[in-house]
Amino acid sequence: MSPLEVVRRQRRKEARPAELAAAALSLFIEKGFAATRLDEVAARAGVSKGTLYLYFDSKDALFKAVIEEGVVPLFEEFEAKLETLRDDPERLLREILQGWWDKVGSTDLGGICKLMISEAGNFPEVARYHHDAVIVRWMALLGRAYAIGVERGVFRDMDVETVRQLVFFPLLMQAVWKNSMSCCDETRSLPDSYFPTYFEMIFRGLRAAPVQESRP
Amino acid sequence: MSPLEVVRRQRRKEARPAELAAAALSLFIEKGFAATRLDEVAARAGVSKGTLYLYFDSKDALFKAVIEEGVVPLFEEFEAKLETLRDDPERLLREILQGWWDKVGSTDLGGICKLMISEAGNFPEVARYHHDAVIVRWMALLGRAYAIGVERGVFRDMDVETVRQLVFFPLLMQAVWKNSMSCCDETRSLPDSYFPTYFEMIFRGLRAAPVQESRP
DNA sequence: TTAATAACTGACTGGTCAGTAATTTAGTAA
DNA sequence: TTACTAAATTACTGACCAGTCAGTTATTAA
Repeated sequence: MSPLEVVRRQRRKEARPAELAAAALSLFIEKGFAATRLDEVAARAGVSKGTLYLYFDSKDALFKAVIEEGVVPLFEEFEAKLETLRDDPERLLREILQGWWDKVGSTDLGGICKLMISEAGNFPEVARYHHDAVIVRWMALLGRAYAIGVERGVFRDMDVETVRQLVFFPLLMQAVWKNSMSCCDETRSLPDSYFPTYFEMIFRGLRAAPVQESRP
Repeated sequence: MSPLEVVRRQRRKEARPAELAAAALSLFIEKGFAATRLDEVAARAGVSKGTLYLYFDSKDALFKAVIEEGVVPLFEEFEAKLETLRDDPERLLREILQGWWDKVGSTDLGGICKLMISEAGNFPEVARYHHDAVIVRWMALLGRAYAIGVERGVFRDMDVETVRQLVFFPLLMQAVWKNSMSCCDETRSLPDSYFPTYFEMIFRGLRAAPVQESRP
């Protein structure tokens, strides 16, 4: 009838898995794993449920794929900074944290954090994989950036575990919040002053010497 | 047969609702709302599913009850502090934050945070209720404690919204983490140095004057 | 054009679980 | 003891949905 009708039954073998994974990710975040219907995932990806099963063995396999693909090797980039910015620990930490927000926290990948927190109990093995492959690695990176600062006498020497949590959790929580409470909290976009204030707070807490009030 | 068998079919009308709500809360946190079976909730509370329906109209009603009862009026206590500690803003903030951890974050109530984050998308009206009745109120309290410090010249003047997030999110995330990633992160108990380090970091960031290096 | 293949579809099935109703038993008062 | 009431249980039903499969259509090779 309608000549402008969307083309049905395209054959696009290559694109399907990524499209299905993206659809699944967004629905898992919105509704949770258990409450997400595979018919819905398929519909959002523009295919039928049967097609979904051509690419993924089961609902669990789909979940696993969504998490594991989202892990992307962003780490190389971050870890490279460790080498190039060894001489300026404060800038190193700032760029790592800002980088995480720009590349993960503020993007779709940020939703994976919320998803993993929600579903860890139901997928212990996926949670463990994600924990070892992402969380531990990321926290180690933060810890090393901080340790470099301590070595150089730029940062005070405190409990590493505690420090990296205090530094990172505000950003992480921000990402989680964004993907769950958006219905309540209107227009969850950060004010321009957010990062300046954030870094000012963090670094005042970390710096070994009190801020110079430049009195010559 | 077994003479020591647990007594079946006790009549304990008064205790049932609280026991069922507690069982439901723990299961909702572990498995999520959708993945939790009412038979299981009933079993954990030591009754049958039919009994559950004597006290709660539906699964949704059970969820709502769990959230709303958990809201408890802890606020009176916290808000009272605002009056009694007006003269020492730093101590005021410290006691409010420590109080939240002792009374909420480290207890079962902390699980409600994780639960609400996970299920907000599926229960917008409950999420809104919780947002207005708990989150907004709590954040306002924190904001006022900070504002008092600014008025007195003890704290630097920054964006209130940003500051209260930076101050509170580490604790909140800690509570959420505890209730989801416990399977991976072994023995999630905070080191003794956690709160001293936390407060030291926070207050260095907030204080208007640099730390006195006591040079007479 | 036609035949062969591979991507895709959607109706169907079997198991699961929220919610119900008939029945049993505990507690109580006469 | 007995009769009564209400708490609790058990067996059931109907909707829903993960996963399957027989059939359909797009694409390519001959």
